[in-house]
Amino acid sequence: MELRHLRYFATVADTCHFGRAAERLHMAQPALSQAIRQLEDELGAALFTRTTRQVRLTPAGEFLHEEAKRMLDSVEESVQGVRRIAQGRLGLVRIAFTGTAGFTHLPQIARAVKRELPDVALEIHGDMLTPAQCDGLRNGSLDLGLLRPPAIGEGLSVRTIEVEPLALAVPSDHRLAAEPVIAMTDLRTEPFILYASPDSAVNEAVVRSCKQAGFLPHREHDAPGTAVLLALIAAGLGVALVPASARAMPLAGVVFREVADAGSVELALAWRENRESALVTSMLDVLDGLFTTDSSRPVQKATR
Amino acid sequence: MELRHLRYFATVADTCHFGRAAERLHMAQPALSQAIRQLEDELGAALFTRTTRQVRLTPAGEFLHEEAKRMLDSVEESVQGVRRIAQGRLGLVRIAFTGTAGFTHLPQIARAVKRELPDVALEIHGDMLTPAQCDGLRNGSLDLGLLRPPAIGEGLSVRTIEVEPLALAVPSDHRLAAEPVIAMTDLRTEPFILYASPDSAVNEAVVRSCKQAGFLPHREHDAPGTAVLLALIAAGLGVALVPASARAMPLAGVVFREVADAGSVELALAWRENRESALVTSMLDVLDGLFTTDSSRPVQKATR
DNA sequence: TAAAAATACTCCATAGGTATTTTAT
DNA sequence: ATAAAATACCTATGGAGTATTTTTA
Repeated sequence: MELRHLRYFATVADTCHFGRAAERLHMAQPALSQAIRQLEDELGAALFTRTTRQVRLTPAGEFLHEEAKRMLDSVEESVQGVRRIAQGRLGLVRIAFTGTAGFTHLPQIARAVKRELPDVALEIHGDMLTPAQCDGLRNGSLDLGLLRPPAIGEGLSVRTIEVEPLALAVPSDHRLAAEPVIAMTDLRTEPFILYASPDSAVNEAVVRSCKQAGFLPHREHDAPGTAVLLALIAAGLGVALVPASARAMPLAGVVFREVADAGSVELALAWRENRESALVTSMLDVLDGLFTTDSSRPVQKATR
Repeated sequence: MELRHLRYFATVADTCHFGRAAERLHMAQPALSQAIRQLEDELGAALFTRTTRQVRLTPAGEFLHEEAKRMLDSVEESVQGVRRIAQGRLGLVRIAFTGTAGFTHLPQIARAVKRELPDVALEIHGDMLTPAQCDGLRNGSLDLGLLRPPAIGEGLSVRTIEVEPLALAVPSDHRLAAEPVIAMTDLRTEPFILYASPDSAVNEAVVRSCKQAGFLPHREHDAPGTAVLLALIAAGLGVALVPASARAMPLAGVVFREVADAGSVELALAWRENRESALVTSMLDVLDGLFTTDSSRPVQKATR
């Protein structure tokens, strides 16, 4: 038995008329009669009682009619499913975010994906540092990462989606909070709070900025993440240069200020470079529409 | 797409090896490769990532693998269903019983059907008089009836399954209750209780028996059914000749006695005579095993 | 280099077409 | 008498076979 038989049978059962059914199937009536006969032979069951004037379903035919409709629908659904999976419009994406990106970019991304790829589910892995994301991508437990280059390693593709300036975070009663313009040299004597992770891209950018201004930051405290870091600042234990997106995480007692000559850190998408998955590709398409990657517009666009 | 494609695909997906799969399908490897390629083309989706050393399912392939297994199972189930319906081993039989047959025969029949045709459901229509059953059979609302011939009419097939002698039902304090042997003539002066229905086969048999004994019964009361009839006897309002199966319905104050020269009534199966349904046929087979129809053994066999 | 999938080609089985017959109303 | 399904017969597509090539681990 083939689907052909079920398609033919369903049509004859719908019309109860071999001639009409054949027409609907764009075929000749004898071929249809033969196919139905063949099906009946294989099943060992009469499906129709036919006279030249009347075709009626037998009980077995009635049953098969229901089943055939169900099965043909099911086939059609499966085909659609396969197509959508192959086009990357159906499936699960395991996506990771660094601490700060989780606050600013995750909502945008989640919203855009829900709108443009409604059948793609996101499995969010929040607050993952860059090295952990790289590991996850490489061992296949992650599909996409929002991380801070350049310490990526082999086997991963990277696309920078944003260059964020470093902003100064100080206690609200700090002397610099009142200054109209702040330069890196103003920070020469300040106690710095840095990230605890060994090869933090932010730390590197901070140290690089300080060096360019002619000093090394006084590393007063380490924080395991941005939340703790800001809390330490609110407590008056020091200042920090953080990615501008940290502003999305307001905390009483902390003020953010621009620093004219501070450096910047990149935020990038990363994924396995081999065996490009259609899901990741379509995700990248959507995210490309969300973030402008050319250097002329380093800040994110508003959602369309 | 044809079921062939799904069968082939499922086998390749199971083995992840075209050569092995082809072997399992009793076909050559190139034909299999071609069929899978054809499926992929039609779906517009890669189902496998293949190198000469390794065949692996893509996400779309993984999805289709599940779906294909489900669908092929479903096809197999439907085929079995069709076969069993065509063999009369699956379905619903609407079966009717006359008042007394409901008590004695329904349990046996239900038990036998449950044992021999476990997937046949019975829709019981109890306490239906013969004419009502004939109507139901003719208009298609019944499939099988247990009724009392001969008033059947055209278009129905009948098979007598039992000839029941008429038994005498008398109040337990009645003079005949103590007699060792009873003959029809003993009833000449008794007040009779008969069935109310106009052409009751039992009434006819009773009247015939009385006539043969040389008298007409004194029709004292009419009862709409056996239960009421026995109640009237218990109340001392008269006597009655009832089918022996009424003994299955014992009632305090009523005694059943054999009458040597009383007549008998038939109990028969009836069904539509055209368009013999497989279900009815298989039911008749089962019931034939339950009741002996040849005249040498007019009483029912014990269940095997 | 060896195992396995893809390609090239060939063939025949059969799906489906046309012409005609049968049948029931 | 006629509509409609069945039958008879034919054709050609394409499914499956054999032989060979390509590929990568």
